Amino acid sequence: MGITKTIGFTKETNDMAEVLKALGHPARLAIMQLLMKSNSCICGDLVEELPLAQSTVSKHLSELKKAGLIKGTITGKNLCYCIDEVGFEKIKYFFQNVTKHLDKNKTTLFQMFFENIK
Amino acid sequence: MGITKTIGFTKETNDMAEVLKALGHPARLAIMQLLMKSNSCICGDLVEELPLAQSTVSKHLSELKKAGLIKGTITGKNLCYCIDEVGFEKIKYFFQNVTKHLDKNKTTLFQMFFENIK
DNA sequence: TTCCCATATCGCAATATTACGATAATAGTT
DNA sequence: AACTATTATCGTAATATTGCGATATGGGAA
Repeated sequence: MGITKTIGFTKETNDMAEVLKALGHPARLAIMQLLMKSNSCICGDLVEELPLAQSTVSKHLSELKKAGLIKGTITGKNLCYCIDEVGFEKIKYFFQNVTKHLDKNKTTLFQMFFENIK
Repeated sequence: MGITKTIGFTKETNDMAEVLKALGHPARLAIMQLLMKSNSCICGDLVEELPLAQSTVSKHLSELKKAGLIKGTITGKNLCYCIDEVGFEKIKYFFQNVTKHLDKNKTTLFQMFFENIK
């Protein structure tokens, strides 16, 4: 088949899966990391930083945009990309559940993890 | 092509992407949520909870195992699955970076997100 | 307008993913 | 040993994903 079943799962689960799937690719993750490193938006030099053709980078950017993880705005002559909060909103619920699970099970490794988060 | 390029990215990025990719499917996400909800390991009734054939569930379980997100142990006569910390260890770095980014940019939505985490 | 630059889209080929039924393998039970 | 229940694997068909080159598109600059 190749088609992902979505019926029988909650909307939250499906939405969340979509965001995580968007993050689940080295190039897209690298893009997110580059956007995080730079204070302001990155304007186009992403192609130079990544080991991929321009058309491929462009496609990955549009997928991140579709998932609500980044925003692209035109400022004068440059197109600028920066992180969008919408996508992260979606996975909030999942990580809340992770936390609950940890609280119940007191897994130290996990707690270390969240300590680092803050 | 269909093949994901990994050369040119750091090992951390590639590892992380693999874990996030494993989570980026409704069925696998639902499995993780079911495992989190139950205090102990879930023993086999996963197939009944999911709208998928037994063979499909089994494959998803093996992919989660491969990603280090779950562990399967044989206890007496039943095979029990529970959450493994290894996978989450891998995405720790990514979320640390998210935090740094937030600290710098003071995005309130994001901060709400991490408040909920604790 | 014409040229140039940056980005997006198209078309394609190769490969991966998803799902299912059928079958195997494994372990406990009778 | 034979039977049963549970989980894994195989074979498969359909579809999705990835990546690239080529081409289009849109906005400044000349």
